Amino acid sequence: MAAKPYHHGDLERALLDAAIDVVRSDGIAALSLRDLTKAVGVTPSAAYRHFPSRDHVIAAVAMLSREDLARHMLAARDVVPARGSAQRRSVARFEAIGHAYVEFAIAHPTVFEAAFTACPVQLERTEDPRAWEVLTLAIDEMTLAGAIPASRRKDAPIIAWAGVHGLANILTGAAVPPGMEADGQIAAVVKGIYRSIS
Amino acid sequence: MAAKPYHHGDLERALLDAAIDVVRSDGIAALSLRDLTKAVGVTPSAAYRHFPSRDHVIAAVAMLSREDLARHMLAARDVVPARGSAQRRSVARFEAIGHAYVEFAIAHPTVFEAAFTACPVQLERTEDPRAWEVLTLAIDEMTLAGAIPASRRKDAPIIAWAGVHGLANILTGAAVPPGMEADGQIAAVVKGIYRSIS
DNA sequence: CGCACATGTGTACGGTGTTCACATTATCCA
DNA sequence: TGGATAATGTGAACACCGTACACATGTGCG
Repeated sequence: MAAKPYHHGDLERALLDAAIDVVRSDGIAALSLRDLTKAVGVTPSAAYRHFPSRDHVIAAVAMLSREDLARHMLAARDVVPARGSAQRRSVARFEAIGHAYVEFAIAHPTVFEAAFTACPVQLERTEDPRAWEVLTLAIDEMTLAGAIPASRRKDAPIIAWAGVHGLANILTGAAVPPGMEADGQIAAVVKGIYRSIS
Repeated sequence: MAAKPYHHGDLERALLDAAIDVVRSDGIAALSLRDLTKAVGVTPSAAYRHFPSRDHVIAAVAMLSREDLARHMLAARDVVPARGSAQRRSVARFEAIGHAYVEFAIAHPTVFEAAFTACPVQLERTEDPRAWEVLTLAIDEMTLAGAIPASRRKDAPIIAWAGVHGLANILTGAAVPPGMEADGQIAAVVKGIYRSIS
């Protein structure tokens, strides 16, 4: 019943939640340990009981953001209707994933930026959904369904990822090309990717 | 003859040169106004006579880095031999540009990062070589030479840029896909781009 | 109960961007 | 030519940041 117990309970989780809030509203660059700890109601030094440095909390929110993106891709894939041939359906699922990738970046640019920020510190991999695996899985589906030739299967993942990742970066970044709206470009790139691997 | 004249002469240029050095060796995140001014032999406040804020010098080196990239692309394009049909040559020039884009990013990752860093401040456009225009120019060449159908000309630039830009980001970033070496991936993506627009 | 351990506090240090009054030099006009 | 005026650099100060370290406080286990 003490309004402020000395021990917080789950400071690590609370700090990460606060960090995600900051990223959502002001971007990863605005993330400050002092702000985070103040928002949680704790002293700056307290954070160091859970993260060795600011870079480690950045790396943690980057990983959470990548999981967020991967979940969006999976959700978009699983929502495509089951009608049509297995071949057409595998392509529709693949294209849904590509659209979701870019649309996530447009809808949440700061989160997307945080997801692929160059983090000076590396976290050990966890077993979470990753964009790369979602993409390769969809490509395997297409290969099995006969939508793309087996000979292209090897290079397809990097081609696909480069396309959607590049478009997402371009559309959310400072260097937007002149005179085009996003929707048409997403469709153009996703269709282009499929054409180049089929 | 005074060893240290009160006025520097061209502080703006000197600061930008120092900034580029820092970016080359330690990346854009390590750029500090105090370091820059110290390297040039001047007081921190002096920088504010030439740049309104640190963000503006970051924006300036970003623009210089983009010009650097564009120059590399042009150089690679202009070095492809003139033999063969105009059609084959236009494709070779296009592919040389794509390779140069990604190879520049690999050779100078910190400069590439700086080039497309999300700068909180926007500079008015100058008339310098830009990657986007180099790419579209090469695509126009291919269209005229009959290497790609005119119907694909409209979507080709965004497809091409997304592909090389995405691959460059992936290969220089933290999220490298497992078990592949860069060279093969560059060739795969550039070939894939050409297939998707031809 | 008592002791070890985990967790949060307080204070301090060096570094940062930025501001502002002031000193110095260059430029241009009467 | 000389003196006002604008351009440029200085110095000290402010608020903020990440981080370290000694210390206080609570938790859980023998």
